[in-house]
Amino acid sequence: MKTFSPSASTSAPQSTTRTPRRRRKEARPSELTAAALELFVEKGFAATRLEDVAAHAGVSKGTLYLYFDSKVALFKAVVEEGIVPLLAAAEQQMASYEGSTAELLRHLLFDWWAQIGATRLGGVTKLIISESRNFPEVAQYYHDAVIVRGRALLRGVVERGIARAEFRSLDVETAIDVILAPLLMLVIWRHSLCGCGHDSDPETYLKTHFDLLVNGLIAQKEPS
Amino acid sequence: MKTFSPSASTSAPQSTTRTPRRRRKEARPSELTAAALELFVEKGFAATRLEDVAAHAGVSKGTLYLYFDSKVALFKAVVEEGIVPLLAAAEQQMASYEGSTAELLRHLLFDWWAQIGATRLGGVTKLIISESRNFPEVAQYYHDAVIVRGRALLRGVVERGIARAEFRSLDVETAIDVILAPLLMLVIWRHSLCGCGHDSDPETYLKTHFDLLVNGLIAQKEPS
DNA sequence: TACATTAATGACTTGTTAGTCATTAATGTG
DNA sequence: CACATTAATGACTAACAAGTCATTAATGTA
Repeated sequence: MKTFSPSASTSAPQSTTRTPRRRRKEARPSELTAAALELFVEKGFAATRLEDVAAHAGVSKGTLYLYFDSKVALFKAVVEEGIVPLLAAAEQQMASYEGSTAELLRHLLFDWWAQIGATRLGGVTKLIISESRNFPEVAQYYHDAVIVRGRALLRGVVERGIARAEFRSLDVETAIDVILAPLLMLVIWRHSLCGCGHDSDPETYLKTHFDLLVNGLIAQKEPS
Repeated sequence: MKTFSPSASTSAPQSTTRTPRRRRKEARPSELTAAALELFVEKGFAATRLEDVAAHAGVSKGTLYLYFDSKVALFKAVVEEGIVPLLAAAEQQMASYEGSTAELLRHLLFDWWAQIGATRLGGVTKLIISESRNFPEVAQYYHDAVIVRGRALLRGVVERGIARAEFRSLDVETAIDVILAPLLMLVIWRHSLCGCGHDSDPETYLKTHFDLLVNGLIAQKEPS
């Protein structure tokens, strides 16, 4: 009489769509991580119930635990599957880039927006910002797997710009912060829904910030 | 044998500091909101246990409920006491300001930093960003009491700048977003501790952004 | 078809915390 | 000092969710 959440049925347990239990060992993990991504982004890490994740993937909670040891392990799998490969691809792309550093930076930013910021994955960024303090293990993992690697990528760009005298010499870590801040705010605004503002088009906002950034970075501007 | 958290004592319940129960109707509410502010900022809204808030204020949980109807009511009281008066003061100050609009804006930003951003209250901002989606009632209250009013304040500044031809004509709401974003990121970084970056001095960061901002806002720059 | 294997299930255990309420004891007054 | 008032207490309830495990039933093979 308790421990129930499903939609409607109370009695008559056999008439309605008794799905006849399929065995699909291969497909389960990715179906579960897909469901988890959706719910983690929608509700946050702490507030997502694993029973709901399982239901979303069309299995029971027990099945989820067959494939993932814990909620944290499930989250790690989501990031591993969704974000890490994109980082790897970006590293590849950057290594072989030929054009100007400003163009390279523009590509990185807009690719980030297209592949992460504007997609569900952007919600993961917001989730980490919101909840990392309450889940040290999650924070540690994300820090090592994404933040360190992502900042290294940006560091490479900024250093390339300085080395080629396209950017003036500046504090690299601060530059990274300045580049990142508007991106992070963008996903935060998209996923906060506190109605705190920002109706405007994200791409316009991004472009505005990129232009501001480049004007602040290009050479021949005299130091303060 | 369960439902216990206190420090050490198991038996011998009378020897150790049996505080003899003081009645202080007047002092309780502010002591409780102070404790709540500290814990909400440290752990977040959902993760803060009211029993801990009560213990922090030197009372029992029952006493907390004597003064506040619910966790949400307690949070509202924290904001009402800590943030709303500052907003009111800023509105006063702005109404009677005589100098240039850029100076007015600089004052607003640095006062915000000194009174909110750099204090515990900055953590409330981060808390709202992080948890408003899971607590609609909290979000609604904060939106009406702080966000709308704070944005109106900024809107006044930007419009004043445009009216006096100190700023070029631009989209006011976007300008507000651009002004706010670095402030919000600053408190987010301070309260995220995911080690995501930003070792640098907040005031330097703020000044950098303010200068960038003003260069983007002043007149005589031709439109894109 | 009989059967071994193992994917899938969901009731259950365990732990947590918001919110309640009958009881206790400060405090001021006559 | 006796005693009415009410601030303070903390054990208790109710609800919810992570993680477990004995049971069930798909599926392939002999």
